[in-house]
Amino acid sequence: MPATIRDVARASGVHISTVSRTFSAPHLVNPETRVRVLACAEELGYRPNRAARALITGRTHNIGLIIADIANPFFPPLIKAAEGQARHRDYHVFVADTNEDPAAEEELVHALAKQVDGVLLCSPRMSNALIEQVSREVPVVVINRQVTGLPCVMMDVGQGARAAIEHLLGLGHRQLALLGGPRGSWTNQQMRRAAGAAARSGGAELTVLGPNPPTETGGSALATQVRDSGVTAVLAYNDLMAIGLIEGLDHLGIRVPQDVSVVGVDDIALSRLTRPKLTTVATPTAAAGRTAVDMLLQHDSELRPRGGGRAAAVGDRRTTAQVMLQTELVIRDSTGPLPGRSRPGSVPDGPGPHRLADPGSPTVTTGGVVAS
Amino acid sequence: MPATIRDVARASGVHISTVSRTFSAPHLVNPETRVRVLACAEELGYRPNRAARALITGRTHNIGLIIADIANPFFPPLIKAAEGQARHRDYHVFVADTNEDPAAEEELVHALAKQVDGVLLCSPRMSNALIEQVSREVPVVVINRQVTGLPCVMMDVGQGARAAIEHLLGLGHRQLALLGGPRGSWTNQQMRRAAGAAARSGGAELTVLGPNPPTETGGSALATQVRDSGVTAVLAYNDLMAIGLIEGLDHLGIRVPQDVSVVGVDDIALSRLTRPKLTTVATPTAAAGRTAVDMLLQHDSELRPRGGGRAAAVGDRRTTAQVMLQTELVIRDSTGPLPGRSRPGSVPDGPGPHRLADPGSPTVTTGGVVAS
DNA sequence: GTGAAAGCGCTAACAA
DNA sequence: TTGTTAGCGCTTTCAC
Repeated sequence: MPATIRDVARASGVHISTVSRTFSAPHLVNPETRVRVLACAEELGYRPNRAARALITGRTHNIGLIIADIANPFFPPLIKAAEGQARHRDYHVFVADTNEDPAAEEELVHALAKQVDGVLLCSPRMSNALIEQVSREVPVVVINRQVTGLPCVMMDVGQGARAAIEHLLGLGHRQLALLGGPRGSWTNQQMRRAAGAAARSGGAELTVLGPNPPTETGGSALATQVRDSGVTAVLAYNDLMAIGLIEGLDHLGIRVPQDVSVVGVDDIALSRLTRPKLTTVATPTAAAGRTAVDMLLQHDSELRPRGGGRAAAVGDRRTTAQVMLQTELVIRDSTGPLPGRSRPGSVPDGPGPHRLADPGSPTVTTGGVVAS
Repeated sequence: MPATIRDVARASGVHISTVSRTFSAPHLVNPETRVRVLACAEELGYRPNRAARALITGRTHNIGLIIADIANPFFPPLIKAAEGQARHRDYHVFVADTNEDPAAEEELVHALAKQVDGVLLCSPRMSNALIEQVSREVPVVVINRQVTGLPCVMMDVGQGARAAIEHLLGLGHRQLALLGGPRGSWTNQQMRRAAGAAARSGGAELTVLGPNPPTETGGSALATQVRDSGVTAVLAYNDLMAIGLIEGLDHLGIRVPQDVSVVGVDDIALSRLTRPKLTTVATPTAAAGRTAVDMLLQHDSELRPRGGGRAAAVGDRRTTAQVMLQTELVIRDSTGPLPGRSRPGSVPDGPGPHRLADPGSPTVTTGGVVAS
């Protein structure tokens, strides 16, 4: 049903290549011819077939965005930011959800590979080896993970975890727990390492519970374990788990922050809506989305070589940047002093959240050189 | 860099057509040849180029899912369900976000059109005329809207709104408000009509406020208007707005449900986490996603005719089903009796939510015949 | 069971 | 400025 370039050529009495030029290099065609062709195209409802075009140019003007779980409110802001940035550069974003499943992840990335000019791998759960293999098939930017030799956009959750632990230490807590996230999560490793170190140097004990599904349910399921462990403060892998935990504790009659303090990570919109409002490590998700798109499209024209060639391997790129984005601790109402120390009743709704780091996102860039 | 069919043919010493068959019609090729080809393909990391394949077969095995706002928690369950169902049928789903922008919507659907076998238009904001035009270019299933002549999956928010209003009437409320959603929303119309009728026949007054952005902010911005209007109960376009409104009222010192009752729509996960827990009209979003995929893929083999032909126009399909999915009112803690009537202090956490309709989702199907 | 050849819709040299 | 030609990677007749 859809009109092809040939239909338009026939209708406007020119050769198909002229029609082609009208769309892909308008300045090379006589204005009069152009309007005629355009008119016919309009009338026939002709639209260039992007897939066919891609077959030749090697450029689809699409980018793929692979997400572990669309239902996790952490991701939508990142998706939106990536889409906005891509749109500016005349690209479309196709989002695919892997359901936290490494196998689905691999399959989807392969399915997408040929239909996009590059892929953003967001919080990948697959192995580094697999990621490297994939990157040989299609240009990749990794988000929320460090893979040597590949462009990466990371958020400094290590620093965030440290700040959170220090905040809890400052409130007098010495028995701490960390609710781990999913297996294979880089963020998880970073948090664990940093939180462990911070607790140790503060003379506190840190119990690690996990791995767990990074969801509200994952958090609430841990409530009894948290109670039985005797800790007075908890750092959760993300806000969803923190909120779930608070719910779970509530059912057990344990109050937050009076009995137990809870800190999340991500600062999702929801964390401001729950009671108590959640103390959390804010991650610059929108900035991450934008940055990743920029990095992917940086070498725009080099992504694929001109005629006859093949897609450029990532190794062809001369430099591979790795960017670390700052996080910041946002103190709200889910953390309070160690029980039995000072008791001002409840935490005041106060002068608003304190932000320990600069707002905005001053980023630290580490340039690296890749052997070619 | 990626290996092509020719590389594999060369490596395994057969003609490219044999390689092609090995992948698309394995039974037509000698087992021994097959294993040899497969081995070479494996070694070279060959994967058939889906775009090139699509050019011939007319089938991409992708479906597009166009969403008004990925950040709206209403959509993720629908997306997930659609993806799951698609995966069963060996299809991939590409999600695109339009930011509630009709123009972006149109552009995206066209960008997707040629790269997918069909498009799910979810809560479209564009005009019916445009939708019909789009449906001439690519098979379409519309979700959350009724367009005559096109397959549609709807949720009976009219019935839901009626149930909500009747619930409020039963609690003694007579001054009601409806917080309208975005302009161009079909759901919005349905709710307005049904809520208006229900209020009228109950002898109540219904003030309509809107249109508004269907977000938390959109809801909280209406708090003063709600206060000044003197209503005692509110039905919001969706849960997000309801939650925002509750926050906004809270800032004004107005308590829910003691001073004002609030009902949402959608039953997003969040509505169980806020305090008070939200009374809301549950919509069967997952079922909608599954159903839409089924309807799109129903005529699977007819979607595009075999060799030489063009994509089948929607009109070619013999029947166009329109499905209406049931909704149900879930009563939680954000609704209570008219102030100054009975005062049991606060609403009991009670015996859990009451569900007024059957759970599950018995669906009403309306079959229609389309002129061809 | 396999090869040869045509062609999907389009772009990119090269001529004219 | 326009037409001609070749071909992107693949599938699909049709012979053999």
